[in-house]
Amino acid sequence: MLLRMSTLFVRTLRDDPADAEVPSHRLLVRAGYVRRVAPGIFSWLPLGYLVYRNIERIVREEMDAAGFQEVHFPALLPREPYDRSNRWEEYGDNLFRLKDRKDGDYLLGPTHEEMFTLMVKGEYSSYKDLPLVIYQIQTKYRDEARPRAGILRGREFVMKDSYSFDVDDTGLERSYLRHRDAYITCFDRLGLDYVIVSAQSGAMGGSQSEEFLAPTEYGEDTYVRCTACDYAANVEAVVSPPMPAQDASSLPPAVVHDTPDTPTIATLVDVSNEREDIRRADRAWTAADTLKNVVFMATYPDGTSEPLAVGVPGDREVDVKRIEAALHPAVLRPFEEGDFPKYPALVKGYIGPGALGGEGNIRYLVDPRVAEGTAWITGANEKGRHVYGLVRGRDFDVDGQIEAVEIIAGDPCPRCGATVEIARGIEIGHIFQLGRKYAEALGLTVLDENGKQVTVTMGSYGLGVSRAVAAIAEQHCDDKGLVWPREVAPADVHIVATGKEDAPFETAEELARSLNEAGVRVLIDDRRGASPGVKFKDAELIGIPTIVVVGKRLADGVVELRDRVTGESADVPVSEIAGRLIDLCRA
RNA sequence: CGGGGUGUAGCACAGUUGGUAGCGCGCCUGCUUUGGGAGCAGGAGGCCGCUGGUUCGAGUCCAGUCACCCCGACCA
Repeated sequence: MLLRMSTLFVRTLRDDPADAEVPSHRLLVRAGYVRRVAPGIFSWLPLGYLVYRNIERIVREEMDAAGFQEVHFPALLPREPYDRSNRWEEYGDNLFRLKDRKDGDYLLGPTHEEMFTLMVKGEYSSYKDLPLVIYQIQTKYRDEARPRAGILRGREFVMKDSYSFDVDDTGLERSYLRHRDAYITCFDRLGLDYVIVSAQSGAMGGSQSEEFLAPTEYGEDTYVRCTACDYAANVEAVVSPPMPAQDASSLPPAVVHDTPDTPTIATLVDVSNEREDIRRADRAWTAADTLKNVVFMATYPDGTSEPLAVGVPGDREVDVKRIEAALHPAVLRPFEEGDFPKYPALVKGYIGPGALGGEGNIRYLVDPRVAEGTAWITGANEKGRHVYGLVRGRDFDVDGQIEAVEIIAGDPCPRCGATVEIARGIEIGHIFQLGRKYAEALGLTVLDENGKQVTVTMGSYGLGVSRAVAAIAEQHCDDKGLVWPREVAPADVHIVATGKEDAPFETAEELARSLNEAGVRVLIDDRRGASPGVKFKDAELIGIPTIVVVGKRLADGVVELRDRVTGESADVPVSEIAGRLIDLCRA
């Protein structure tokens, strides 16, 4: 491959685009790799498409090497299969829906579980045919409420999605691990730094699920990692270490105080410390002494709903996503003003355990931090009144424990007890054991060795191909521009010819030709009019890993070999440069 | 969906009390220049997001509307 800057369809930008915030987006636009067409929808220019195709090729090679077989579905799909899995409804506004001329409903596939399931159903009917893994590399469509960060989160994107089909759980486990290994090989080859975190499988159902996250401050997934051991998990999946029950036998009895105008934790703490009759002798009250009770309306899949109260220490925030993960498939919404009249026991701002838990009352769950035997300041269920020293187990009971607080840096690691930190990452892969949800909905069964119909169990494995372009860019860039790992780079070598004489251009051309013949991918900057500064800046922005400058040093018989990653440069005799580069690119 | 912001040339931006639309980069022509985004001269390029209003006159003021960006909610 031999590209020429003189004719390459690219225009680099000197200024940062105003609408690009994250580095990958900014640089991919500036270096002329992609252009925005509509929110979350991008076009690929030649340089960008070269990188995209390299990544796609690597992914395909690794999937094939793992023994998975490639198929291809349409992106434009009929409604019917999605009705059967109920996802025509479940997917909500995120689904791109359209009508054909006969007013039939169609959609642009956001993911293809249904289609894969039906394809296997159409072909196979015996346990002898399994296990099977098939995959595709396909454009997906999701009408995201807010696309962002360039191609990191678009409404149109390319994903490699595979699906495994097994007769039993052992087989599913095996297929899952095959994918896990294949993803590890694949992401290593792509030059991505990543962590594998355990994750909730969310609305997809299923049990085991892990995400591959590429750590970067601009990632949109928050995860937790231990500062001591190698524990890492999605925040939804973090479990708090068990809190031992406290001995409450020596604690004073609970007292109710009038605490007017203290509807928030902050005002409650302030008032408690100001008042002579409430103030503590040994230390000041803090938010951590208070028990905050937050009420939600939980709706279950059968359509019924009920209020649900969650208790957390007052110095902590509740994390609705973690609660939902624990209550799946129920969904929560905050209690609204209009809900209060229906539950007169609940006094807004002064809700306490007295009105919660137990028979006939509102279901009451507490975070593990509200341990058995601990004492709290909390609402007395009357406007302007709080109760002090209310002890769990002595003065109130709960209906259960739930992971409810927002995990913050410094919380204990569930594995080793050291502290965790919060980090951000880009979800580049997600593998999970789906189970039988789709097979059941769509009737995918096979005959087992006893001639009995058994429902097939499935796994689903996604890898963002277009997103990987941005994730790699995010992890491989500096203040000058992009710095691609060799295998995904648009070329191996960027030859820059400078000067007004013909000699450097002729030498550069000759070098480009011989490299090209040797299978080295070359981009040559053969522009006669452009000044050396422009060419150097462009080379650094475009980010091909090796840069060769053929210029004024040619008079001494040498060219300059620059490493884009380290920034180091070395003079190399013209006679040796081709050999050096060929070795470098084959290494 | 809530909060904030922005719409003026391909890109990045300025535009005062309302008075014929500007700068830089990029692009075209010529000359000079050639190791870190060159210089000079001459050019091309605009539905000032859209609609309505006020006014002799609107990029500018008023009302409405649309779009886009950022933060949050949401996100198999």
